[in-house]
Amino acid sequence: MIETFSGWLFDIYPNDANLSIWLIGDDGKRYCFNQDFTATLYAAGPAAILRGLWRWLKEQPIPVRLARAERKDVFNGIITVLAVEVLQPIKLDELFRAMAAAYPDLTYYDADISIALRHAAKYDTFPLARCQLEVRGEKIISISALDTPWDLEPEAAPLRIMSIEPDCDPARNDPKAILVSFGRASYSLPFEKPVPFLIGLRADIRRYDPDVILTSWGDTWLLPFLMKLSQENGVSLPLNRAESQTVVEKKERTYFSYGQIMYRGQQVLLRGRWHLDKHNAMMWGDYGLIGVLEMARVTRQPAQEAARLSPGTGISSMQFVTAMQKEILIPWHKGQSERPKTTMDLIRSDMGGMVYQPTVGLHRDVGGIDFVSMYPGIMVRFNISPEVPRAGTDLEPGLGEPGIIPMTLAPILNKRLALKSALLTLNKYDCRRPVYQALASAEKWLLVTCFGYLGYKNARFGRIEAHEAVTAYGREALLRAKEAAEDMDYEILHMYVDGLWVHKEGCQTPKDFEALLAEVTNRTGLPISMDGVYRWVVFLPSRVDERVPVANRYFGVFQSGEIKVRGIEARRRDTAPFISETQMDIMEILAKAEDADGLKDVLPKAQAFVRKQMSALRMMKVPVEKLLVSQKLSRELGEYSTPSPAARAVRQLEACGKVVRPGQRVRFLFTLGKPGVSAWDVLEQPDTRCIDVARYRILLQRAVDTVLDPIEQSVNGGKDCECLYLFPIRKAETLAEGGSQNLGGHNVPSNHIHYNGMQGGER
DNA sequence: TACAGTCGGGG
DNA sequence: GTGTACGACTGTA
Repeated sequence: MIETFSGWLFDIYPNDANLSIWLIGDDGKRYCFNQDFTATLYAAGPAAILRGLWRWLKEQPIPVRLARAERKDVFNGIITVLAVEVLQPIKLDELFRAMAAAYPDLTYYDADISIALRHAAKYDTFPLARCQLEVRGEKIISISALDTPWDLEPEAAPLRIMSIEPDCDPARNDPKAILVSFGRASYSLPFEKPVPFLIGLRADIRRYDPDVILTSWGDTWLLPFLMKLSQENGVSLPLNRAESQTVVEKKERTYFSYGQIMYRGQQVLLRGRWHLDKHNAMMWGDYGLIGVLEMARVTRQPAQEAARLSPGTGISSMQFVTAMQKEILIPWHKGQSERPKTTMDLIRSDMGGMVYQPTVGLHRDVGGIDFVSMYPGIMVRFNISPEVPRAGTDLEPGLGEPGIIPMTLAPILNKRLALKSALLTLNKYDCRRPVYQALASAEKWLLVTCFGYLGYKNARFGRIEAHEAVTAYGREALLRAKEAAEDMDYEILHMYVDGLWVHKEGCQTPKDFEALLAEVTNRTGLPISMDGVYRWVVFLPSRVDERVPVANRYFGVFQSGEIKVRGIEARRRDTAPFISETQMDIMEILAKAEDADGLKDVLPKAQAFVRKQMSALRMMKVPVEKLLVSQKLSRELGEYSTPSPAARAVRQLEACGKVVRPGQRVRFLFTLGKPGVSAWDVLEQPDTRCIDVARYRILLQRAVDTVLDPIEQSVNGGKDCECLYLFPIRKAETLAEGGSQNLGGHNVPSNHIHYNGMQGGER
């Protein structure tokens, strides 16, 4: 007998025979079905070796179906491959490892793609997709998704969330109890007596049966602790909803990404439930649970993974799904190797000549305008993808069908644009506003990463020519925007990669820049938007040599009163909160001025506030946590030639048995005497008398000066800016020769919002 | 003063 | 998802 179910797809993982599929039914019940599923990988190489592999596979205990097939390789076109269909998905990794070891010279494809992504590619499913299932017994006969990741307001799944956290930070203290809350219940469970504690917790998990276990430090401390306690006392805990499955523990890792060292703590993954650790989720801080769910939907990564996605994984996952659906092979090791570069490196070096030196000082009547997702927009608009042949010049679209990259990006871009325009129509207090903002931020993050991957040697779908085509058009677009602005009598104050700051006397509302935006879009074919109109903005000079402007240190206030800050102390994560908060508060006071002329009236207030903060510091009336500095450990302790303050703090931690891995942050105070720092995570009661107040005063003064010096000079000088200098600042020449083969007459059709008519979710 | 270590940026 | 840019700035010797 066949039954039909509908609901939200919750979890997919391989079991011993096939796949386990969890569904949150429309009737509120949680179902676990299974589904037959096979996973195919491909091998290419000399026919003789492939025949050897064929015979070898036939002798293996893992059942496979073998076939010859024709598939498209991104770099070599259509090739003949041996398709190896593994009938038990759980055996895929084991078989592939053995195969690659026995036949190391073959080229392998689709070998290391997770089962979840394969399922997504085959059935167009994703976490929390609305699904319809036909089921016989417990076996799924058919499954189809009823919605797509691109809907702005998906029907929310009725997730049951249980929050569990220790009563203190386990890095600093020994927790004595856990705080549990779910539904309306909220209480503390001491674990002094483990057996009653475990029995109580078990009863609650069984009773409430949460879908999501939301923890603080659950990956690094709480769940490992609970599992150990459970084992030692012989009291089982149903952390997994599928109690026969084992909890998956992933080890910590330190790795490089985007030129930075990164650390990912160990992870504890559940089956049939999700474990989400607030303190170990990369996306968590910025976007919250909504962001995690959005990441899961669009990247099609299981929610527990999506919460901890590292840069590149999300966009790579999406590319893989597109490639599988288009039957394009996914290389196991990327075929080409290029000189290593990273995203911003490429933006910087390729755009090197492009960045204007800003005109230092205070400016009024300034419009800040940005291309919207410039590089992704270019990739979609000009069909730039590793497998798509380029036309004659970089400024023409690639030839033929849309490639993997544009196909992957177009729906994200369209969704982001749709969210942005929806946001414009929502009033200030609409409850959808924060949701849409979280979604737009999540999409933005994916888009930002994608461009870097095109020029990144280890990306499977990277290709340097494609990357160069993108930057070439980026330069061209910025140049055209500059020309449009100058033709319309705006003064260019600054340009940076994909944004411009333009000034014209009396231009004080977005309307005053509308014609310019339209003209730029018209000339470039790329959507451009108003970041905002500034009441005033200050571009800062270099601290080392104040005659030199720096591209990326500025602050200002929009007409709305909103403050925009880049590059200065308040933006840095190694600035003590007391310092950044004071700097921001000063700007809040300055933002009370209606316009630049009003600054002279608020300046005394700002100065009085500074005196107040200085005296608070002198008297140590500042909460000690506000003086904490947090820095990332960049290497192993032994590798420091002159140990940084952070390294010296870590030395103290190690002395009491605590380990800090490269990529992890360490918190410390500046203290008197040697070694000048005091690690926060070893302190019981910090002694405020030891704090190096003088040092904090210097830091504070510095941050104050960054903001107030230019304002004071401008107010005292009466004029706007150039008064700082004895001679005029030379604006750097834009565009090094050769950067653009100027295709003067080349006409770009205008396309404001939609990209090549490609809509998300339509196939 | 020279050199070593850390950060932002993208949005 | 797995390899390290660049320039600005700060801290240390």
